[in-house]
Amino acid sequence: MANTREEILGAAKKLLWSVGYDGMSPRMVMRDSGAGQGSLYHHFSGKRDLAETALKEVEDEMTAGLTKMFAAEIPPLERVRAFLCKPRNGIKGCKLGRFANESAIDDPTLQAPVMRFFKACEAHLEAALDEARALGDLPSSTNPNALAATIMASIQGGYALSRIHKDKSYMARATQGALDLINAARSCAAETKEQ
Amino acid sequence: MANTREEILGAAKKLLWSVGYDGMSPRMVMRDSGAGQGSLYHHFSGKRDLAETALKEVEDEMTAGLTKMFAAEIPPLERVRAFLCKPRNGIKGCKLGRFANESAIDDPTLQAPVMRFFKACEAHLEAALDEARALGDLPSSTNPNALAATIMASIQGGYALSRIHKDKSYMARATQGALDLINAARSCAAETKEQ
DNA sequence: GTCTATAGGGGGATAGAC
DNA sequence: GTCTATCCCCCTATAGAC
Repeated sequence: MANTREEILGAAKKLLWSVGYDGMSPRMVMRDSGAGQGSLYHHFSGKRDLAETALKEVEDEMTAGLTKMFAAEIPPLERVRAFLCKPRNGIKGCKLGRFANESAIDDPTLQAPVMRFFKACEAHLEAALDEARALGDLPSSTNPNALAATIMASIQGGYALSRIHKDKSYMARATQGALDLINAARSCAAETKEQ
Repeated sequence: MANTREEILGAAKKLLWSVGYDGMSPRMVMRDSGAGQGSLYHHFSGKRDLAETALKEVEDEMTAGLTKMFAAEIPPLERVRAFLCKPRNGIKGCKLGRFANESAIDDPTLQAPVMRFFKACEAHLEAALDEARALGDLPSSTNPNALAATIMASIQGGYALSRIHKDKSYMARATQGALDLINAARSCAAETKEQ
């Protein structure tokens, strides 16, 4: 089959999400994809190469979603809100964030796609926050760099807490609490603007 | 030696922190503790039992620190600030939070100590935030439950981001951004109080 | 309490046939 | 491209001597 390679990659992506890099074995990939050992090692040089290719695809898929969400036409604070409140399954965990505590993060080749995606998110957030501040939608004392990190952390922490407690509501509360604070800051800035 | 058991536990605690449950093997524990296989399996029924005992000790150590930090004499918002800004090595990661994406979190016995510690943190935070709101140090619209989740998430997310980027400044920025927002909310509440 | 020997199973990969 | 056979090593124990 010409699409054997894709079957293998698809299985690898699912496994990387559910059990991670250390937890994924070539055997599991063969079982889930239906491909044999010969095919796997024909299309990829090994587990590492397979994971690298899979992670790059995941990075591309997730980055594609970002560009739409942070379109310049949308008001800056609305972009931040949309990102923060995007539906996320806290219990399944983050497809890329889950590698934070795996051996893969110490391998520059596997770390790169993960790092790039997070950097891209932060850059979008920081730019939007900076714009919002310039428009007077946030207090002039706002630090867009730190706030972008806090927003990213609220989401990643939301995943962690949801998984630890096996309770998806943690993700909703963590992001809602962050949004509440941002809205409070916005109200404050609005009052100052009126004066 | 009478303290062989303690040596084994000490090595296990370090390994659980650095490589996690799945990454830790009885062999590594033997190597790092200097104990032999006979000793390990004499004192513990196996890897799982060893990890359970070690995790309970870590839970106790970390919970002990909490009680001092959240003493009732300290002003509520100051307790929150102290918890948020406590020095943390983002790159080493959280001793308990690192299990969010490991198989151990699906084992109720190993999950329990992790979950208990996080519940304890949240309870302390939520109580402090509730007090602060009652004192007028936070806007009456504040939701202590969601905000407590956001604070916990900022810290856990700070660990994740620091590890992903191999840059400890992420932890500092994530927690600083959260503190900034809380301080902004406090200022807002203070103005309302004056009027 | 601690030691060494042994064991079944999986991980990750290579070799060579088809 | 795909298959099967084979390899070495580590994982997690268990057994029984000392």
